[in-house]
Amino acid sequence: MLDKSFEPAAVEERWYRRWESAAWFSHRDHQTPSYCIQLPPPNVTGTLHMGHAFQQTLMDALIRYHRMRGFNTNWVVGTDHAGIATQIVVERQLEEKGQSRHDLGRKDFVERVWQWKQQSGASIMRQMRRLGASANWTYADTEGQTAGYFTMDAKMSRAVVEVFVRLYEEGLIYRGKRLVNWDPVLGTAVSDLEVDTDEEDGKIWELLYPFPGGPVSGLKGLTVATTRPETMLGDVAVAVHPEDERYKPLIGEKVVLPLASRAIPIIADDYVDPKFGTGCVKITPAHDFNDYQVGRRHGLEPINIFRLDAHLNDAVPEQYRGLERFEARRKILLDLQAQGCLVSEKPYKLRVPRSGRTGEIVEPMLTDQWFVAMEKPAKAGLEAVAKGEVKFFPEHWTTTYNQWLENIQDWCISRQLWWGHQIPAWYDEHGNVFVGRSEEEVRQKAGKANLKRDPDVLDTWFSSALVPFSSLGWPEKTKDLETFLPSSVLITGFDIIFFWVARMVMLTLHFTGKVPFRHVYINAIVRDAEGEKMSKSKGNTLDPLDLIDGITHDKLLEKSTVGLLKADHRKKIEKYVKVHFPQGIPAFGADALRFTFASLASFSRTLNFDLNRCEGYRNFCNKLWNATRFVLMNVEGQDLGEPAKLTFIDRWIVSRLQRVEADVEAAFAEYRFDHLAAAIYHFVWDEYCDWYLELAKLQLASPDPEIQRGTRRTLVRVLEAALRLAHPIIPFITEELWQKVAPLAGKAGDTIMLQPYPKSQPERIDAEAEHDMAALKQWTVTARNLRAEAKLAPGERVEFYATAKPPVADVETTVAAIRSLARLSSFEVRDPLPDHLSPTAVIGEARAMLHKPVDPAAERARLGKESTRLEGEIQKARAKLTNPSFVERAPATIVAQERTRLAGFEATLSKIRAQLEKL
RNA sequence: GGGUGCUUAGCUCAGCGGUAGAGCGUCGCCCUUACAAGGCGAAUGUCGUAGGUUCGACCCCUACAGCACCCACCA
Repeated sequence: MLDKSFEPAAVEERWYRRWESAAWFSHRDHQTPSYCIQLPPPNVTGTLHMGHAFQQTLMDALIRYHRMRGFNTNWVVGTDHAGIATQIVVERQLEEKGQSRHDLGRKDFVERVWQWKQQSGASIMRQMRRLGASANWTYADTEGQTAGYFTMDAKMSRAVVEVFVRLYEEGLIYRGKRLVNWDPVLGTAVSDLEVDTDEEDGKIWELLYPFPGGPVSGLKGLTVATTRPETMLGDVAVAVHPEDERYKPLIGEKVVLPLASRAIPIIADDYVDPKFGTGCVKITPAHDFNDYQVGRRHGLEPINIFRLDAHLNDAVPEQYRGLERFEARRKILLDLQAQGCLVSEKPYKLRVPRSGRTGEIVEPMLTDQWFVAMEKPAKAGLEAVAKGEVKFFPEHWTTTYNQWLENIQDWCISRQLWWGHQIPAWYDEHGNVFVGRSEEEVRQKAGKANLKRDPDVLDTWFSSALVPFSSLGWPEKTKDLETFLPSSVLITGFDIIFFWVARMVMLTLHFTGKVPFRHVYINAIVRDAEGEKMSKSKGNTLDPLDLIDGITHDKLLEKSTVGLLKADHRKKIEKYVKVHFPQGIPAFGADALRFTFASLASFSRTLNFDLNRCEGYRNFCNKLWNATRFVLMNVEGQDLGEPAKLTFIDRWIVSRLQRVEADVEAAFAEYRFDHLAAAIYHFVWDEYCDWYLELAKLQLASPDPEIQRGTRRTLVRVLEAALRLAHPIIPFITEELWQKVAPLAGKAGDTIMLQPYPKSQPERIDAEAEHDMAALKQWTVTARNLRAEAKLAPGERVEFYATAKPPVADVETTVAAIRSLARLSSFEVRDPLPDHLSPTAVIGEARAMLHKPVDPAAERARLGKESTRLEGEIQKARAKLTNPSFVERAPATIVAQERTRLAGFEATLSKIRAQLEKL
C-alpha cells in the first residue's frame, strides 16, 4: 500500500543509487543508432545555479527519452578548469588569510587550486545527481572520480597540446606584439569577449597643443578632446581629416605636446570625423585601438607609457613616473591647467571597457601574445550553418552566430596566469620560439639544451572548444569518435554562443572534418518570478537544492547574506527574503522542479521562475501518486484476465493516450518541452484522473465481471504507459510507481528507464468513443451547472428531465454515468419538459431541466445573459453568411461550418426564449 | 550606428489565417475513503498603437511606441 501522499526525499535517493550502481547511465554497444549530448562543463568555481539545473533537466529529459527509445545514449559530462575565474576564487581565499599567490609561488599555488577543484567539482557532481541527471559519469573519467572529464586532466591536456602544435605548424597560431585588452589587476591579457563596455558618467576635456613657433593665423595651437587625458604623454601625433579646410594647411606641421615638451606631427587621416568636437584627435597608438591603427598607417612608433600594473613608466617625464593612472590624470590636469593648456572640462557619457571578471577598467596594452588566425576557420563555421549541418533552435540565433563570425578578429589565446594549460612553447637565449609536444621533443628539434618555457597559459575557452572531440579520445582514432561525433544536440545559453559554440564548430571542423553537433538549443535565461536577473547582491538567487529539499526562512537568510560585505546589500536581501519566502521554501522534490523547468521551457528568451508553478507541479506529482494508489487498491489481487469487455469509456481513454503519445513525440522532436509537459499534465489530470478514474469507479461496480476486468486492465495499462511517457521529465516518482504498476500490466523489467518509450498507435484512435465521451462530458457538465445554479444542498439529489436521450451509441451506460457524476436521483426523457419553474439548459438538440424550484428573477437573469451572448454570435455569423464574397471565396468547409454554427445558435436561442416566456 | 527578441486574463506564459487558451491567483459551494498538495462550479481580455493585405487578421506585411538584450573604434 502506498503512503497517502508523495514524499520525494526517500524515493529519490534510493533510486538514484540503484540506477547508478547498475551502470544504466552508461552508453551501450555501438550497434544501435547513437544519441549523444555534451554537457557544457560547469566551472569549478562553486556550485550550480538555477540556469544549470534548467539546462540539465532538458538534457536529461532528452537523454532518458532517447535511451528508452533504444538509442545508444551517451551523455558526456565533465568540469571546466575555468582559468581566470577559478584562479580568482582561490586568490580571494588566500587574500582572506592576508596572502597572495606570489607568497606561495607558482607551483604551490597551482597545487592549491587543484585542491579547491576537487572540492568544487565534487559538489557540482553531487548536485547534478540530486537532480536525477542520468549522465555517463564513468565516461572519459581519467581521474577516476566518476565525474567525467576535467579539462585539465591528462587526456584532455594531451589533446590541447596536440591542437596547439598542429595549429602552430599550419601557421594558424602565431605570436606577436599586439595591442590587447589588459586587466591591470589580474596582470593578464583578456579577449575582446571578456570585456564589457557599459555607458558611464565621466568627463571630457579639451587640451591645447600649441604651435612651436607661436600662434599661426590667430590660432595658438590645436585643441584636442579626450576622455583619458593621462594618455597624452604617449601621444605621437594629432590627426585631422584630410579634407578639413580649417586644418588642411597645417598638415605636416607640428605641435608641441605640453608637459612632455615633445614636438609631434599633424597628420591627416580619414578616421577623423571633422564634425565631432574640434575635428582634431590626439593619437596614442600604444593605448588606444583606433590610434594603434592610425599609427600603423602613418608609420608612427607607439610610445608605451604604462607599466603592466597601469602605473606610469619611465617613458614619461620624471615627475609622473610611478603614478597610478587615475592619480596621474589628476596631476596632469592640474599641470595642464597651470600651463594654460586645459581648455575645458565637461560632463560626458562614455563607454568604459571593464574586465568581465574583475570589473577593473581594462587598459589597451602593447604586449607579446599568442593568437589564432580566425579568418579561415570562421569561413568554415559559417558554411556549416549555412548548409544546415548545424541548426539553431530557436532559429533566429543563427543571425547572431553569423554576424559574429562575419566580423571576427584574431583570437588572443595567451593569458598571464598560473592556472591553466601552459603554452607548449620554449625560447632559446636569443628569443627564438620552438613549439612542440614536450620539452624533449622541442630540445631535439632545436638542438639546444638551454630552453625556457613560455610561462603563459591558454585561454580557458581554448580547451573548451576541443571538448566535442577531445572528450571522445582524440587524437586517437577511436570508435567513439565515429559513433558520438557529431553529437545530437548542444543545450547552452546564448551568452556563450561566441565564447564556446562558434569556437567548437570551427575547431571541430578543422580537426575532424565533422561538425561538433547537429542541433544547438539555446535555452532561456532563468530570472526570478518578477523577471529580474538573479544575482547574489539582490538576494533573489535560488539554489536548486533548496527547492528540492526545502529550507527554512532563517537558514535561507543566513545563506543569502553570507560573505556579503556591504550593509545596504544585506538590508535589501533581508527584505527580499522576508517578502518572498516568509515561510522559507517547502521541499518540492526533484521531480516537481524538473517538471517546472520543462513546462517553462518555451522558445522565449527568458524564463521567469515562479515558485507557485513549482508548487503546482508538486501537486501534480501527488496527483499521479494518488491515482496510482487508487488503481493499486482496486486492481491488486483482482482478476485481470480474459474475457474482458471494453466500454466506449475504456476505448476513449486508450484513444486519448494515443493522441498524447503522438503530441509528446512531436514536442520532443522540436524541443518544445513546455508543450510536452502540458500534454502530459493535461492527460493525467484532466482526462485520466478527472474523468476516467471517476467513471472507472462505476464500471468496477458493474455486475458484469467482464466489464470489471476490462476496466481493471485499462486502468493499469493506461497508467503504466503514462508513467513511461512522463519518465523523462519526472524520473523518480515514475520509477517508484512503475515498479508497483508494471507487474499488474504484464510488464517485467528492473527499471522503467530501460523500458520502451510509449509509441502512438493510430489504429487505436477511436473517433466514435471520443464522440460519445464528449457527449457524456457535455451532459454531465450541463447537469452540474444546473445543480450549482439551483444551489442544492451538499448531498441533495434531484430528478433530471431531458427532451431526448444523449446522442450516443451506448445510452444506458452514458445515462448511468451522468446520473452518478452529476448526482441525479433520476434521468427521465420527457418531451415536452414538465411545466416546472426550474433551471433549464440546452444541450445540443435537447433541452434539460432539474426538478428543483428556482428563483425566477435569478433564472431570468441567467438566461437573459445567455441569450444576449447568442444574439451576438448569431449576428456575427449572419453577417458573414450574407457577405457574398465570404460565401464565394472562403473554403466550402468553412462556409458549411459557419452555417452549422448559425443553425445551432438559432435553435438554442429559440429554446431559451421559450423558457424565458414561461418565467 | 547595426542587429535580435518581447508586448495576449490580476501574475507568468502558450497559441493559431476561420468560436481567444493554460497554470497560478480571485470568488462561491463541498472534508463525496485515490488525492484538501483535493473535488465541483464561476468571473476576467478593444490580443501595445496606426495603417495595409485578405471573404476573414491576435496570427501575414509596413510604420510607430514601450520594454529587454547583443554587437560596434567616435576622440
